[in-house]
Amino acid sequence: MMDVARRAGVSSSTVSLYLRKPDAVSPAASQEIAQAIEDLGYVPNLVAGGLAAAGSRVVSVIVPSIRNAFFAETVASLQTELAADGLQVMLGHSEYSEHDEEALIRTALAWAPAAVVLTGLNHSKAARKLLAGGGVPVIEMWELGGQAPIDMAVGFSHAAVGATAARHFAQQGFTSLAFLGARLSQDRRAAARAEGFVAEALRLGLPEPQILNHPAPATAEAGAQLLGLAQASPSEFQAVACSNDLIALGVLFECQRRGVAVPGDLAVMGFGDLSFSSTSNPPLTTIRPSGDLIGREVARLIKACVHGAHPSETARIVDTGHLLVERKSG
Amino acid sequence: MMDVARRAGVSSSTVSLYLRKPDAVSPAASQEIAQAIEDLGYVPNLVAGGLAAAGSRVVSVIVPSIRNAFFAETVASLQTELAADGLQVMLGHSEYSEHDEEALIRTALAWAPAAVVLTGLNHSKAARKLLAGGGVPVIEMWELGGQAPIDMAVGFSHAAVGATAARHFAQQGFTSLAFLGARLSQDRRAAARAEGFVAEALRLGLPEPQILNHPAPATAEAGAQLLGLAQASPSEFQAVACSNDLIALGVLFECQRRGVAVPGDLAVMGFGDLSFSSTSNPPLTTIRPSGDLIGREVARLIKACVHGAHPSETARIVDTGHLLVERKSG
DNA sequence: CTGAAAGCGCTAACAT
DNA sequence: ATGTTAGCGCTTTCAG
Repeated sequence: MMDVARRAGVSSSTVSLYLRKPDAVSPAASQEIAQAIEDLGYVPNLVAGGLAAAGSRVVSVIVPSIRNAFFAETVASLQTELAADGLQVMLGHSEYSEHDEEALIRTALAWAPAAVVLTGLNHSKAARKLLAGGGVPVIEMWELGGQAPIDMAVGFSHAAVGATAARHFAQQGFTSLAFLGARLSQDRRAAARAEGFVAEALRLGLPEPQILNHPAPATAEAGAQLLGLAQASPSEFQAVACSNDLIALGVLFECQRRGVAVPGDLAVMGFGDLSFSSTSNPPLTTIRPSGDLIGREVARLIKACVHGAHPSETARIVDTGHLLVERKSG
Repeated sequence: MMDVARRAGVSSSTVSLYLRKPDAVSPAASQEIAQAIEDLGYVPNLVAGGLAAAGSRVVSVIVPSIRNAFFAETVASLQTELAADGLQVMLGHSEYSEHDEEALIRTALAWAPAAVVLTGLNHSKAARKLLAGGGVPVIEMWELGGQAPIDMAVGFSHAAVGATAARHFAQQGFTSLAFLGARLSQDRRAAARAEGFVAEALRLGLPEPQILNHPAPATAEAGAQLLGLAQASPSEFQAVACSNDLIALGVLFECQRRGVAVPGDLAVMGFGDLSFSSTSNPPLTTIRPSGDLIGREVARLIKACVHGAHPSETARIVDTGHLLVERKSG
C-alpha cells in the first residue's frame, strides 16, 4: 500500500480512504491511485485490514453437512448474497456432532467474524456461552420453535411440517400412517418433523403413526430398505411421510420393484422438493422448505448488522414457512 | 493475550509460545497459562496472528457450484482433513463464470491464504497471472490433461471417462450412440467427457455419436427432456451416455413413462455414482470419479506445503482416475 | 481533501 | 525456558 501511495504521489492513508470511500478523494488523486494500483497489481491485505478495523469481513457458517442438498442450497445463496457486499464465507461442517460444532465455533470466533451462522437451535452449553459472550451477531437457521435463539434466527417449524403432512393424509381419509426417517437420533430437525407428524395425527383422532428409523444417512438406499420394513410390518400402511425426498425416492423405487402402486396401494410424501422430485414416477408430493430463501434472509440480517443497523427485537426472528407441493404420489 | 499473561504471571510471548508449541514451555508455566485462559475464556485472535506471521491458516476453495454433489463431496472431505490441522476453509462459488472466478480469486488472495484451491484448468488470463505471481500454493482439482496446471493438480482426465463409456458400449455391440449433456458450453469438463466419448467411438470405427445438449443445469428434469429429444430423432439410439447421474435418472424416469425398456431397448450410462444410482430401476451403470479421494489428496498436498515440504515435481500432479461401475442399465 | 501518528493483537528473532 | 523488542499492513482519529 505504501508502494501504491508513493507511486501515486500521495500518502498511504489517502490510498486507504480511496479504497473504502472513493468519493471522499479528489478525482485527480483517484486517477493517480487507480493507475498505481493497476500498475503494481496491488491486492489489499484483508488480514491487516481486519486487524486494524477490529473486525474482519468474514462470516462463519457452520452446517451439519455440506453434502446435504438443503444446506448446500442455503450456503450457495448466502455466499452469493454476501459476496456482493464483499463478505467472505468461511465454512465448517459438524457432521451432526455438538462437540465438533463447539470446536468449529471456537475457531470461527478466533477470526473475529462479522457474524456467525449456525444450523439449528441446539448447541452445547459451552458453545452458547462462547457465543453469548462475544459481541458477534449470531444467526441460527433452519429451525424455529422449541427454544429461544441465542440472538437471531431464520427458519421454520419442523413440527409444523410434520403436522402439515399428517393433515394432508388425514384429509384423504388415510388412517394407517407411518413416518420414515434416517438418523433421527442425530438429526433433531428430522426428529421434530416426525414428532409433529405423530402429534397431529393423534390430535385428529387417528391411530398413532409408527416411526421407522434407519441408522444410516438419509439416502435412496435407506428409503428402499425402510419401505421393506414398512411392508413387512403386520399392519400395512396406507401412507408414509418421509423425512427427506431422497428417502421418498428410495421408497418409490422399492414400491416399483414390489409392484405396490403409488399412490393406489400406498401414498408417499417427501420433504425438500429436490431437483428430481417433480419428474419421478409418479411425481413426488412433498413439502418445500426454501433453502435459498433462508440463505437470502440470513444474508439480509447479516448485512443489516454489518451496516450498524442492529435489527429490532421484532425483526430478529424470521419465519420462512413451508409449502405443500401436491403432486401425484399421495 | 496480555491479560492472560498477566494473570499467569508470565510474559505475553510465553503465552504465544504455549499456544503454538506447548512442549517448549515449562510445565509449571503451562499450568498457570492454561488456568488463566480457562478463567478468562480467552480466544486467540487469528487475524492478528495471521498478520504477524505473514500468512494465515486459511485455505480458499473456489468451486463452480456448491449445489453440485460432486464438489460438495470434495469440499466436505477437504474441510474435514484440513480442520484436523487447524486450517480453515473459505468457500466461493463461481457459477461457471470465469469472470466471477477471477473476482473470487482476487478476494481469496487478499486473505494471504495458506493455499488456494481451484476447480478445473481453465481460468482467465488475469487470474493465472495473479496466481502465478503470488507465492501462494495453488491446486487445481477435478481435471487433468488438456493444459498444464498453474502449480499443482489433483484430478482425472474427463476425455478418458468419455472414452471408457464409448468402449463399454462398443463391447456390447452397440453402434448407434448418443451423449446427453447439460450446459456443455459452460461446463468444460462435461464437454471434455462428450468429446472423449465421440473420439473413442470414431476410433473404434463406429458411426459418430450425436451430442444432445440441454441449456439448463444438469437435473433429472433436463435428462427427461433430453430423452424425449433422443427418441424423437429419426435414428433412434441404442445407447446413451449421460454427463451426470442426475441426467441419467431423468432418462430412466422418462423411459419408464414411454415404455422403453432399459437396457433392452436402450442402454443408459451415467457419471458420478451418486447416492441413488445403486438403487434406481434398473440400478444405474455409471462411472465413479471419487470426489472424496480428490478432497483428501488436495488436503495432503496442502498440508505438505504448510509444513514447508514443497512437493517434488513428480508429486505435483496426482491422477485419481475413474472407475466403471457396471450395474444393470447398460 | 489530505497527511501524520498511533495502534489493532499477535509472532519471531534475539537476548537473557 | 522466558522476556524484550520490533514490526506485520492497514485503519482511524485528528490536524492542517
